[in-house]
Amino acid sequence: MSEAKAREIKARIFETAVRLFARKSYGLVGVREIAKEAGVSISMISYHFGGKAGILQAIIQRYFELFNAMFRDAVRDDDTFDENVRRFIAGFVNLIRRQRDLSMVWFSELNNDIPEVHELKLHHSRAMATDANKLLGILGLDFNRDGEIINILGSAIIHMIYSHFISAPLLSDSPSPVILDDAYYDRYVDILTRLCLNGVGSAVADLD
Amino acid sequence: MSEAKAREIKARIFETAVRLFARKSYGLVGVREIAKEAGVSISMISYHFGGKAGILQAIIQRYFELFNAMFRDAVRDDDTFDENVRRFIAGFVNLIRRQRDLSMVWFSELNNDIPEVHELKLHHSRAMATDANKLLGILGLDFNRDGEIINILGSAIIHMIYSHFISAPLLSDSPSPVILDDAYYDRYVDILTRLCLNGVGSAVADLD
Amino acid sequence: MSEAKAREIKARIFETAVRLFARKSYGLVGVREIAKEAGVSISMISYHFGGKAGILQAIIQRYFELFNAMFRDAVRDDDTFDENVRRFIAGFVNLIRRQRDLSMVWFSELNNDIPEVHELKLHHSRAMATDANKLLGILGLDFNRDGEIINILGSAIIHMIYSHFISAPLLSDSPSPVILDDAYYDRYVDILTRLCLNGVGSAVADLD
Amino acid sequence: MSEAKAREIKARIFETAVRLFARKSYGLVGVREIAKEAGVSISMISYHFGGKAGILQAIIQRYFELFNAMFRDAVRDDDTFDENVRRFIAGFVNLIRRQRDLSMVWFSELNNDIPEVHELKLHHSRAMATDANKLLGILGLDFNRDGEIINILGSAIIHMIYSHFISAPLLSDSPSPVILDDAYYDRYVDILTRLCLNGVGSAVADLD
DNA sequence: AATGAATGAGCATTCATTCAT
DNA sequence: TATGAATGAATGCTCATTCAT
Repeated sequence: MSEAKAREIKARIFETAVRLFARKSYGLVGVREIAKEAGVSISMISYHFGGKAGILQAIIQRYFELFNAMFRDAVRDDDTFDENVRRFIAGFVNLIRRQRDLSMVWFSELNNDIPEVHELKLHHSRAMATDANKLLGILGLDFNRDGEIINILGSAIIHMIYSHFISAPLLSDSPSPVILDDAYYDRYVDILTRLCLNGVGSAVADLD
Repeated sequence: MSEAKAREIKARIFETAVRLFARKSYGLVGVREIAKEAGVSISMISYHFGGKAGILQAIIQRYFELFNAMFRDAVRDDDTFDENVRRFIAGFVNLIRRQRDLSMVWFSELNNDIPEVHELKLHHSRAMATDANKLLGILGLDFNRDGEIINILGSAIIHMIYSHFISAPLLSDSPSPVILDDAYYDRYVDILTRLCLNGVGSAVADLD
Repeated sequence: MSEAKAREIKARIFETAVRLFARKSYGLVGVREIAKEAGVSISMISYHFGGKAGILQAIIQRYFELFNAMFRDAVRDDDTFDENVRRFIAGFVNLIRRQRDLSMVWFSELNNDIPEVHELKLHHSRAMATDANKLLGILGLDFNRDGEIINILGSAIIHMIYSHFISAPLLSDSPSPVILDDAYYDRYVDILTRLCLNGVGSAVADLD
Repeated sequence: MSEAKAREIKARIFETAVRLFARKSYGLVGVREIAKEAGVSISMISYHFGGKAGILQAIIQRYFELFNAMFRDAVRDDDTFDENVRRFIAGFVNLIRRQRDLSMVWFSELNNDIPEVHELKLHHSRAMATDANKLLGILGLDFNRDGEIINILGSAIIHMIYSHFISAPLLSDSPSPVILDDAYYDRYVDILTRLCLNGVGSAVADLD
């Protein structure tokens, strides 16, 4: 029965680390801080994750799993490209909303070169490129022939989706703060989908 | 004459820090490493920048200046929206290519909450939003009325442009590496411009 | 069992710091020096005392306890003022002899304004003033009425007692060094007691 | 004419150092702090005093001169012991009042073992002992015969006089703060003189 | 499974001083 | 005479990890 407690300790470390890494970046968070906030003893980190880097690996692994599950749900061979794009954007936005800190950690660490997670990031990135391949394949593109444009568009769309979640905290103390409810994210998905499919002119069409 | 040497030392610290922060993130780079790589003595960092955080502030400040200059050059009131978008994307891509590490540091630190640079980031972000306001204003948008959509589209376009520079290092050791020459970036600008203006379908139109 | 070792390490840090602070003052002693002389690793200082200032706080706290115990032993309500003064001086001299470095650290830091120990010093000083109040109360003084004279005399007597321990090291390499044995301190207590009770003339009465 | 400016800079460094050493102790004050507060450039300290220790030497030297002058004024061969004691105490109290920080620095550094000023302190202490010799000699004591008692009483009286100046800052935020005007110090001199000459009973005689 | 003590390398910063100008 | 740049050692403290219990 002590096994359940062990699992809970591991989970608490994981969640606390996700939260702190998301807010302060991997390099600026110490194991002491994680252990303290999680209410566990410091040695538990080495015990359960083999060290600080092990937590980051577990985080990226977890994000990988969630992204894949989302993608499998969203993209269907037997549907139109437009519908797939809409469902992908909606699914991705939903994933980031549900697992915001986890998603932000993954995104942040994209830029950093932490040796311990480099391989993992490569593996994940290639898998996501393959996914994008599949999505754009519906449009009639072929990775072998159009790899460049697929890479460009794939990355561009993913970053476009992320953009709000990075900018929002910076604009939160603006004079007219936006209310980030379900309705907002419905509009967000809608605007991005239009932008993807028909360009900026279409994205602002509502306003006319 | 010794003043010139001082300036050179300060510049060498700045450039080395930019390079290291870009590759390993602010939190994972120590002042020792910066000083060693720059070939100066450690105390020079506190002397010239007031501490490690001072370098980061100087970096963000510098990026701010370069971005503003680029924007002033690219966006003109007396031109069409389409041309302005194309010149903005081209100018931004060019800025990131010329000052890649500097740009990546700014982008990376967007996500982190380093107290010492928080105010600076806020100031910069608001100024960039104001810029985007101007750009989209040409399209007939008004920030007071359409602030939400301007924020969304502004962020989305900036992140879209950045996307390649974040993904490229991850895809560089792929089986068929892309040659990142001027021609590539011309195509990159072209694809993103089409995506912005007319959507994904237009972006891939060449292929047909 | 490892707990005993921990306690010993903590004690060794404490004692070494007391010795070094007494000889060189708090500000001129570094944690490295303490750790080295105590034969422990530097980090143990922060671990056990929370930092260099924590040692000083512990030192003052300890002195506080010893002084209070001495005072309770020496001063009795049911005895004459003269006897109480003699026992107080004897007890104080004895305390300083037994815990010389500890006593000197406390005395030295009286003059310095180290923020971390300011509150502690205030607390201690007030408590000692209260003690003096009690002692002089036997003489028929009342603090509310005679606070000023009690403060003056209380301080004067304490500093008088300390005076030898501050001057001695300076006179130790004089041509005719004094032998500081029990007999010497008996005479010391006697002289000071006479000085207190009957003035300088009485203090030198033996010589006639 | 620039010589006058140089002298002023040197004086400003001296005075600032005296003030800071008195409040925070020699070891906790840095040359940067002194230079900054004095409004001069750091290198001026090495230039004018040969280093931080040089300031302390100059301070002790200065105190030495003032103490000697005071003693020569106060103690007269052709007067009674009682009058000499009274004038010595009054003169000493007056010296400390006028040069409080200077006096406190000298007193504080009595306890510390700073190699650079050790010789100076020894020299000064012996000279003060010789002075006390002269004072107590009026009472019929002879240093060769009664050296021990002279040392004890000399130190005791000096520390007694200092006692108020050390305790006062600690008691300053008491519920009933004392007003430290000329009248107070007249009473202070009076009480100490009585204590010296006739003991504690005499010191409180006024109250009856 | 879990802890708290312990390590030693590393952190950013400040130290007093020197030196060319 | 006076300055500001520069040094390298030393400052107090925290780092991630290990280990005996």
